[in-house]
Amino acid sequence: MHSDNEMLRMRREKLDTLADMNISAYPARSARTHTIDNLLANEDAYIAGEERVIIAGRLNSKRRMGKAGFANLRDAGGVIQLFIRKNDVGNDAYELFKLLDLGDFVQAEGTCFHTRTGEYSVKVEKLVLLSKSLRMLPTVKEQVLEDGTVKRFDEFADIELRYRKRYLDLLLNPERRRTFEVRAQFISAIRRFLDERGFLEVETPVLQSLYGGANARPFVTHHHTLDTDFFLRIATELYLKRLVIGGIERVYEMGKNFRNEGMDRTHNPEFTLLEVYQAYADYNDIMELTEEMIRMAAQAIFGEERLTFQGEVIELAGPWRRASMLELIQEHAGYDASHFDADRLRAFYKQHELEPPAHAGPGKLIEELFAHFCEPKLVQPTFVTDFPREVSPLAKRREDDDRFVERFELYIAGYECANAFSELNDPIDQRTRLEAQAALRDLGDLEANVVDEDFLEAMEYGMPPTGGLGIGIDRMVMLFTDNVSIKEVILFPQMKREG
RNA sequence: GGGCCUGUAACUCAGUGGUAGAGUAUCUGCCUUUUAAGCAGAGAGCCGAUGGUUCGAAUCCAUCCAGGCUCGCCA
Repeated sequence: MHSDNEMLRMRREKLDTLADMNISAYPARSARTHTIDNLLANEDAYIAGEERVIIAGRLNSKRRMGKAGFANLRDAGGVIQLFIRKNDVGNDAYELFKLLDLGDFVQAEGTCFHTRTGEYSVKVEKLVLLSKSLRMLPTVKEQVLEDGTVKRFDEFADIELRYRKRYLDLLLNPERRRTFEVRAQFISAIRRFLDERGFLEVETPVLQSLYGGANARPFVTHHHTLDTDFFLRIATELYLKRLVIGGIERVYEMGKNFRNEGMDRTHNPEFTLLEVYQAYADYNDIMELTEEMIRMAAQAIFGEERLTFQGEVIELAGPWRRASMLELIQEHAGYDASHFDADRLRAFYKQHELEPPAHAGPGKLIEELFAHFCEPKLVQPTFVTDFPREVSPLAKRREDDDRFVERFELYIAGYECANAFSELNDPIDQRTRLEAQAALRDLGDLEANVVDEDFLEAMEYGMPPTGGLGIGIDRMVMLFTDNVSIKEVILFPQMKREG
């Protein structure tokens, strides 16, 4: 009887056996002197020096033959083989070795040597149990092929299990850790870049009594003492602008935002967003900042200004292309939308058998055309400029043509990576635009902005001309790690409750 | 939300109406330089869930749950 429950029972019985042998299954201390990557990196020295080493880690595989055996031990830095002979370790330790299961943490003391077949190993003289594993790890065997690549058998590959039990994913697919290392490196490169340029990192409220700064439905939660509902922020924008008004000329926040929308390959309900504001800058300055920042991150992580995504080489060396939305629609749809006539735009939709969005004016219709015809084509980094004012309630209008605003989005590999504008700082215009959004809301657009009187009041005190930027960190990490699913770059992505 | 696909042992998967299978893992025995160790044997499953059709269902039908791809929605 070796069902799942029986497995657990058998391992619990081993705990009793260990107790009878006076062996603690969960000792408080270990005495590691060397990490495995250290041993691997200095093979010749350890073999020649016959130095005693104490390593610790998780038992990865075990091959026992009568009165001797081999096992693989893994710690954070690598795997090394242990060789254990009854003659060397004594009867009790060898009995312990026989009781060990895959997944147990052990400490091994001994010297390094080469086996008969030439494998670099530790000849164990002392073996200590550090922590007993009660649950059987999935079986993954590896074979190192002649060309050095590792062939894996019965890989732990079930996507759902990998996300729900990420610890097993990291343990059984150790190369997965690289994704999260790159994520950390990317974030720290961005911080370094902004800090060096005098930007102040701040933290603003996650719980807000009004939400704004983006078009999205919020999560709602309840504060019991105040008996009030709060919204989880959908953007940090309105608070960061208050700080610019308060005299912090360069400010940024990198943090979780929450949007109550659909989940798919590129959307997780909670995601990490960077927002940056720079007083006395406009969207052209922000384009330069963005370009330098991303290029610098690539340099820090890859040592070169390019990356490969889904087989496409993305060239990050500048300057990146800048093209207006209308220009790109002309280029990819062969259509001149500069007339801004909603009826003619709808006719073009019909001609291409596309459904125009509800409640849409010409600006929205143009933006949707862009999304449909152009976004997937923008593989190399491209700043898309001159968005219709109608779809940009927080951006400053262009002085030469007020149908447009001073705004850009950055596209790389068909993904929207950044959104930025010369921020609106005219409080009267801002009120008009927020009220227009509120009107859309009354028409049933649940993602339209609400009017934030406190924010408007702050702006009435005066806000300098300011350039602002938002970057979806998760999507950038997808690019940098060659992943097409946001779930691969978030350690614990949102999943439905198991039914 | 629509379409397509998937769900069988701890892992990876066969099995399309007639007694639930394989390899690995596990357990027992042998084996003191193995390496996807080997040899011999054993155990292990509510076939995602619930209903239905049938003498009989992992298999056919319906509904539901979970996941993937895709379309729509979505800064």
